[in-house]
Amino acid sequence: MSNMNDVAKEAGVSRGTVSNYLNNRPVRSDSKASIERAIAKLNYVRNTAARDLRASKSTFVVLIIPTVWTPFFAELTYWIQKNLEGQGYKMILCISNSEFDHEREYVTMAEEQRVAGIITISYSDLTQHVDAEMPLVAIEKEKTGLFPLVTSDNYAGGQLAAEAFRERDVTQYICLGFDLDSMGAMLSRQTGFTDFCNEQHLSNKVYELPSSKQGRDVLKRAMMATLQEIITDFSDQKIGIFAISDAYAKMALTLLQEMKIDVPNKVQIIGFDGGKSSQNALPELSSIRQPVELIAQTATDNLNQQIRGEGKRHPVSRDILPVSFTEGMTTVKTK
Amino acid sequence: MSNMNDVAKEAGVSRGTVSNYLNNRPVRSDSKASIERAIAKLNYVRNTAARDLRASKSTFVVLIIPTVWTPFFAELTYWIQKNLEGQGYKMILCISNSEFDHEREYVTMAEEQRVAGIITISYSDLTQHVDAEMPLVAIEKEKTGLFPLVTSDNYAGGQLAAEAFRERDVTQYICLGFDLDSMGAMLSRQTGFTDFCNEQHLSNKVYELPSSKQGRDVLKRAMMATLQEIITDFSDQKIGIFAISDAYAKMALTLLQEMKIDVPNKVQIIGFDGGKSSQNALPELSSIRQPVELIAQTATDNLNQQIRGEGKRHPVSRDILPVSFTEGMTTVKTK
DNA sequence: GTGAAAGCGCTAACAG
DNA sequence: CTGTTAGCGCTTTCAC
Repeated sequence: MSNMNDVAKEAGVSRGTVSNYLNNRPVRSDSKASIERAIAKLNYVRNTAARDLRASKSTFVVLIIPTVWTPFFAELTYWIQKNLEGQGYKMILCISNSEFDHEREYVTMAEEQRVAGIITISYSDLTQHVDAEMPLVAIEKEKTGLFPLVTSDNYAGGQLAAEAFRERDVTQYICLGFDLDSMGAMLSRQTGFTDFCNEQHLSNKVYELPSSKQGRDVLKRAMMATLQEIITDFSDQKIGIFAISDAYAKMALTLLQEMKIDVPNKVQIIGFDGGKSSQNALPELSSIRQPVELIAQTATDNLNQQIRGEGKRHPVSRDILPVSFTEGMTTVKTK
Repeated sequence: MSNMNDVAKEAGVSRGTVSNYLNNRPVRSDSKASIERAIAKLNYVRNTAARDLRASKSTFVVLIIPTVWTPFFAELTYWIQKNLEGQGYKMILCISNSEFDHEREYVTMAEEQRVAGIITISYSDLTQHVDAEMPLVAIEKEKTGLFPLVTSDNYAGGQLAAEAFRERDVTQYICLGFDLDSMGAMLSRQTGFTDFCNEQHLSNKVYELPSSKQGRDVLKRAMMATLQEIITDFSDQKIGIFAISDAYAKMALTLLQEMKIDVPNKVQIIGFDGGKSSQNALPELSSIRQPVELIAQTATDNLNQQIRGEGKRHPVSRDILPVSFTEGMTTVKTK
């Protein structure tokens, strides 16, 4: 593979001139012509790795994400990639499975590679292990306070769900879910929901389910038992189930349909997570939708500013983005 | 950020010795000790970008994929990432939306970055624009014959679906779908299905739907109309619908349920695509499952061999991987 | 074993 | 405008 020296020689000019040409700096038109000829002849393509080394900069950003299999993370990955690309970065995708050791290895890799920055979605205190000089933004959780955080307003989302149920004449409020992986966020959702219920004196109850890590069958069985309990205990009520994630919501819906329960007239369901891909799948769940695109944009913008040296630290930013309620087929229409 | 010179100076040895130490080459134990002290003191981390430039190699692989939002692509992305990581590569994720210009830009980027190799899932003839020296493997489609191809056996998948229906006493065979994006693969599925039916003298009919690019509502309406037509035309038959993708299958299922059609007793459905995440979502579709993990592994192994210079070109390999039928809730159980 | 020197491919500073 | 030079941070001979 030919390099700048070959081009310079072939064109009969010096390497510096070729460099100038490639970087759109003024070059006499005859040298320009011969350089172009040489490039075409030799099939030259510039080596950006060398360029970046020389400039001591990098155009890589590392994204560390638990998984890419769920709608929310898939969509988030998509938008982050698109934004970074728009800003001139290339994205190195690192899938952690939420394993701490794995996450740490990725951080090491990022530092060894001298990447421009890191975006993490980690539920452990990963950021403690990151050099303070490294531009980084955390999504969903960041406890150390050392790095900027972007998250959606999980608490408000819980409230919103409860409020939506109240407008739909629900008499028994249920919160369903639990997930160790992202405890903080999940807990906020739950608290938002129950706080609203309690403030408004609405009868509510929380049911915890096993972590999805224990396998689908365990979860499914537990969910089934829970639903049956709910149905019999509150047989004379209009039930509203707020599931802590769309995955739970969808599973609950399917099981209720198998049980021949009338959704949404007897039981209404609201999920949490969103992202268009879960929306696309029929039947459409009513759900609290996170502003995925906005999360991605906020995160990438912030990161870009850090890289550019425009600070954005001190005080470290905490962006809490608004969620919204999207009406699907699992809640009744309000007049 | 400190470099090897700083470490050498601090440790009172030469740069070469530090390099030897870092690469596990024999070093006298007292220099070793002082180097370690220096590294710790200066917080030194090696710069792999510089290392790779010097060695004229790269540890990056580019993955160009249409999207990451569907179960199949999400799972594929996951496994490719994991395999590449296991082989010591970092993966640059490029999401093309199946846009040709976009794909080409990614290829240029890859060549400028001097990446070790490229994995593409492209439905245009992208590979014509790739330097023949660049290690590359195509997934699903590669027409030029210049680069290795890994794909699942779409034709056999169609046959398999028809065969499954026959075992389940279906009397009217329907093939549902159409997608410009991945025409080749989709067509093979359809042909496999209809060929089997025709060979076995089974009454069959193909319905084409608008591309999903035209939006969900258009598709949904068309699907609804088609299903109604099918139901009335074949009201006295046991119908088997083979949908060309799980997305179509799921949509068909939902609509049929809305229409109060008995699935699977009146109408049975088999989808195509697979990947555990679509399996995870209840209700479970009966489906032709692609060996996603195997596709990923075959592709990454092949790429790795190319990079290592073990050829694997001439003749260029064509790996056609076996699909399988997975029983879900949308077909009747056989005795 | 270790130091000195050359060089991966490029950019930037500076004379001319 | 262009050639020369130095050097990004590392590895790799090759003497000693």
